Amino acid sequence: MVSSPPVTQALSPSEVIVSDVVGRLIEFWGFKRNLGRIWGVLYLSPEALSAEDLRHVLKLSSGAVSMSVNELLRWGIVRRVWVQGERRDYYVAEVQLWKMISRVFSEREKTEIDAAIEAFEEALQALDRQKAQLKRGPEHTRTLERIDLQKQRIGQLLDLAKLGKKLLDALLSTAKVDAEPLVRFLLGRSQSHSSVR
Amino acid sequence: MVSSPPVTQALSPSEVIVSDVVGRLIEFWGFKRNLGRIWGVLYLSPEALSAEDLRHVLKLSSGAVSMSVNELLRWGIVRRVWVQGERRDYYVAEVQLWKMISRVFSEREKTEIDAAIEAFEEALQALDRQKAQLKRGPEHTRTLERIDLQKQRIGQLLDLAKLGKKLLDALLSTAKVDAEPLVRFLLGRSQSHSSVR
DNA sequence: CATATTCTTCAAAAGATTTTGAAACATTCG
DNA sequence: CGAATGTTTCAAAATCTTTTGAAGAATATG
Repeated sequence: MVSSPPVTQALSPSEVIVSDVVGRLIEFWGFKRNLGRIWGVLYLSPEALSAEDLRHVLKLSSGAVSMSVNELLRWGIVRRVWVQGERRDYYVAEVQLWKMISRVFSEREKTEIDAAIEAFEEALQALDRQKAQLKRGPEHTRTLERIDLQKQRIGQLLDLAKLGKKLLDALLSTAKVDAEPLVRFLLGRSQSHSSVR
Repeated sequence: MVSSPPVTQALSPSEVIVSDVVGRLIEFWGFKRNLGRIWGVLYLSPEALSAEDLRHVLKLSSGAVSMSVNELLRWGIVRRVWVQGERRDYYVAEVQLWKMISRVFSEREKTEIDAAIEAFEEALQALDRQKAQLKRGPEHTRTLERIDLQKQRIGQLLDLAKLGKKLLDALLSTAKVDAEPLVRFLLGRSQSHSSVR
């Protein structure tokens, strides 16, 4: 059997815009640009697309497509689908934006923030140890002051990190149940094109 | 006059931890790591430090210090101070964390999000034009369906972006007046080391 | 089982970003 | 002014990231 021709021609203007913007946005959020571009193309496609389609449409190498798609799969941002009697794999974008975002947030940002919190706590402990050592000998006013200032400042960082964590948790648990509450709370009513789910 | 010796010895364990963590965090947020490290060292220092101090403490070249410090100044995250009778410039960290963050957010994330919103709106318009063109000739059910799907999906992206913008605005206006309200709303009460301002 | 097709891997190439350090510039002091 | 000290700039070097493409693994087909 001859390999089936790519489903896709070229991108329409809107498709180019969207995939590029999503590419940039996602790059801003610390992912590779092509992950965003691929997701964008899939998101706007009525049909599932094959790796080869993506390769043509976005002018990427086979390796790049394979690796990118797998990364997207790992993040649960794209799904693999089977197409009746086709040999190759096809892919579709996860379209539930909110679900997508919360998944990424809970893996990435949460990890990062937890690490920071731990580190700050460790730093505070280190300072306490230093302080304890110092007590035995006198005449260290200077150093003592320094230590106290640092404890205070690191304390602030710690508080901030905890605040971030709480905020994130609030967002995430919101996401789990249903997007609406917080959304509604923040938006007031604005004309929406369709509810964000 | 002989150049005054660097104020600083080596970093204490806590200082290393903090400057490294802040370095990583800030890198995660899309800045250069050294910006975070410099800020971290300044933040924990009771005295203002000179460029040379930073150079020694963090093992950076003079050029790197100069450029980094200037970038931090541009972001309003570090301030230059004059020290009585000293020739060189000295620097201190902005210690009002919340102020700092909101400044960065309102310049960076806001720009990015506004650009995305514009782009999505443009994409929607492009689709409308396409649709209008199509109307004149019949027999385009397929294409029409495609366009409508895309309008719907881009609409969701747009809504999401707008939601993000609102959230950001809420955070920022919160920041301007006083950190507490939204913070309190989200946090319930938690034990704090010192209020985050 | 031999072949055809698709997917994955990975070393090397390309590309992007960051850092260095020496030269140019600026400022202060005597 | 001229020397001394400090700062900025910027091309080149070093480093880090991403992409490529060919080789190999995996899987389906006849």
